Amino acid sequence: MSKRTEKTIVDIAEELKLSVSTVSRALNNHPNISTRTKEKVKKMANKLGYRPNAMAAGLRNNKSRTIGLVVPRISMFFPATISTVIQNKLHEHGYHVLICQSNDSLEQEIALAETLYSTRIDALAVSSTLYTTDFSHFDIFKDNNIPLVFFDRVPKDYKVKVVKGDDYLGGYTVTEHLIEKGCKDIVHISGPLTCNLYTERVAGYKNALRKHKIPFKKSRIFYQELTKENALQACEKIFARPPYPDGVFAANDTTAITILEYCRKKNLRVPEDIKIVGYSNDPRAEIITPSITSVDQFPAIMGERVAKALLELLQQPGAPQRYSEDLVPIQLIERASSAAPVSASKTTVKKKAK
Amino acid sequence: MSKRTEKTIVDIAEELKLSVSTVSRALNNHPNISTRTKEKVKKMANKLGYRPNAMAAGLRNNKSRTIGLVVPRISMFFPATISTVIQNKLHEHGYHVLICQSNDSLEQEIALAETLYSTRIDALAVSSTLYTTDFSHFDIFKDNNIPLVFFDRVPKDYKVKVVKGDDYLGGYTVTEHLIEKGCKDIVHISGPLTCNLYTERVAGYKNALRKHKIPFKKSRIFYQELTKENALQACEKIFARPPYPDGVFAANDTTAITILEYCRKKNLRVPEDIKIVGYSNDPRAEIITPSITSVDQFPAIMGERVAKALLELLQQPGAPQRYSEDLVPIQLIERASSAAPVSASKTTVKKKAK
DNA sequence: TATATTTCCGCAATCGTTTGCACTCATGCA
DNA sequence: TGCATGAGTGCAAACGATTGCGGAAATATA
Repeated sequence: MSKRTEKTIVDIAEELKLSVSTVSRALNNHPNISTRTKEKVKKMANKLGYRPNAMAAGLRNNKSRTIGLVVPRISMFFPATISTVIQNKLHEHGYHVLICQSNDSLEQEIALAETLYSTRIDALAVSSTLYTTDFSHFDIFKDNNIPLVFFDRVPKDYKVKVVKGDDYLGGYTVTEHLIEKGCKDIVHISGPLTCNLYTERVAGYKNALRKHKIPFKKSRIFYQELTKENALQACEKIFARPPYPDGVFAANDTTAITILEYCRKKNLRVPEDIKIVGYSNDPRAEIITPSITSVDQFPAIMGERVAKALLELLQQPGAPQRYSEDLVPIQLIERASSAAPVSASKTTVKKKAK
Repeated sequence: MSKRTEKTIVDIAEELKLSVSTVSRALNNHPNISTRTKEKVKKMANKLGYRPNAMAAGLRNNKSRTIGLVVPRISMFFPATISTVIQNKLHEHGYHVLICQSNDSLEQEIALAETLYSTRIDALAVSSTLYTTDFSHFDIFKDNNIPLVFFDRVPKDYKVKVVKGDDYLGGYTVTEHLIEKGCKDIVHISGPLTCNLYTERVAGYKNALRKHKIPFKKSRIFYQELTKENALQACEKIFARPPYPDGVFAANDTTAITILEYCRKKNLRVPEDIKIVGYSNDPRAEIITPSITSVDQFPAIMGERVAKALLELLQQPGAPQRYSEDLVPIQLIERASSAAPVSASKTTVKKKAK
């Protein structure tokens, strides 16, 4: 019974004694249809409560007006913000967005690629798993010339459009910032090197050290998934015995926050005894006391650019997809956790924290 | 040319000298097909790189295996967490999720309902706009017996499944908590009353006051969209002149945080001079100093229940949809911002804040 | 051997739209 | 009056899968 209430263009055609083609064309504002007919058709469509069936149209046109979005998870600040922007932007252009989470599981990511292909999405944007080094499960899209763009966690040597933050510069900037604030022994908590963006931050970290003639020590760098638990474990090692580092560059803010709290508990003063810098400028970084210096990656801008890239590719079907890199700028947001050592520190910090 | 690489079941059938029906059935594990044939078909499907076309199947079956999700925005902690859970859970059952944002605009919500219907989603979950009081734009779904469940921001008197937090209890609990901690003049910053959940929290607030014989004052309650800007404006009014309140019940944590920071700037001590409680248990509430007492609404549980409700409805097609309310419990998370006034307050607070 | 039963498979219609092509009218012009 | 023109419309074939029904082959039963 719910079946029979679904009106189709056939119903409209019968009601109006017109052919379905005319109705279809009228609804799509085809130029060959007279204004009078168009009006009649649209009025009747309204009257009957007609709703187009996107699947039927999609089948015929071989396009779904839906684009896929694969992110590790949408509950994290950074991907969530990007997803928001992408979704809103594409919606403005009449596209739906299927947001999917890989939960940082390569297996899930592969399955997702497969099923998203089945829905015949018109384009795909993905920020990959931490552990994706082989991207061949996305080949189907490339081979069939379906627009594909990667962002944030992007592949190397894979012929696609890429939108990413300037991670090398980020790593360099943070490290140099800590050095300029007086740090001489800087720990870096990095994500796993399977993810290129961490490789680049590490490169930035190392180069900044080198430039300032600070020796790089293997024992001062950690590669791990950037969870709270892992951060705590790293802390246990770092602070097992002196000498303690005087600076920490954490590759995300969750890690930075965890370390800050750990230091607090250990009665290490931040920033007097040890300075901490995070990454991504999570809202929590600004709020905690002392507030944490972090790197803004401008997720909104990144989202805009991803959406723009997708739309451009959608407008030139058949255009060969090749590697091209769109670098989104970063900006160091200086806060209390890495402030210079002043005597009247306590109040100064408070003020800056504001 | 990308067209011609798209293999269909027809290709498989030709290759194997079988009929398309057999191929279709084989791929769908129909019992009437011999195991041998099924294996042959699947092998060939693999060999040809066949990928099912979900749109074609959907058109024929009149189902898309896609469910719609409409939330105000996915970048906010609470809806983001719920969306994550719903998406993951439904994906386990082979459903895609179209996540859409209304951006708290009724107009966008209405448009969304329309276009989501066009894609023939199999079910719809929505957390409505702050300003949605008329829900008739969702009638199409009800009329066509498409599973519809609301969560968090839910309608009243609209015959659908509803999953919501216990907002009355939340409002009551927070207020009573503040009273028990010694507050006698409690401000409540509420969301707009067009949204039922705020109405209920207000009711809880009022009833707690009444029970404890504290007079309710109209001047002590604010109805506004719960943004940072609005919170600041409210502060300006509240602290324009004494007497200052000794307790604030903010209906979200963004507001609570803003007020806390405002008080800090005004040199009002929290919790000694004024106690603050937020709502939703945003991650920031735990991290700020002093940490903010808040109400956990268990978004993960809510997400689970929404997903469960959707799946149940999907499994009994044609079942009449009627109002039914699933109340997710809430829990007050006591933190430093509302701690009892102790003499050695400073250290106590720190400890609790941990 | 003849008949009844399974088992397995094919035919063809169907889902709702879109679109190339052909066709019918008016109308304009010579 | 005859003919080209062009605007407006209709026919029918797709798009790729599913499925009720009927039938052939293989097997069991008498």
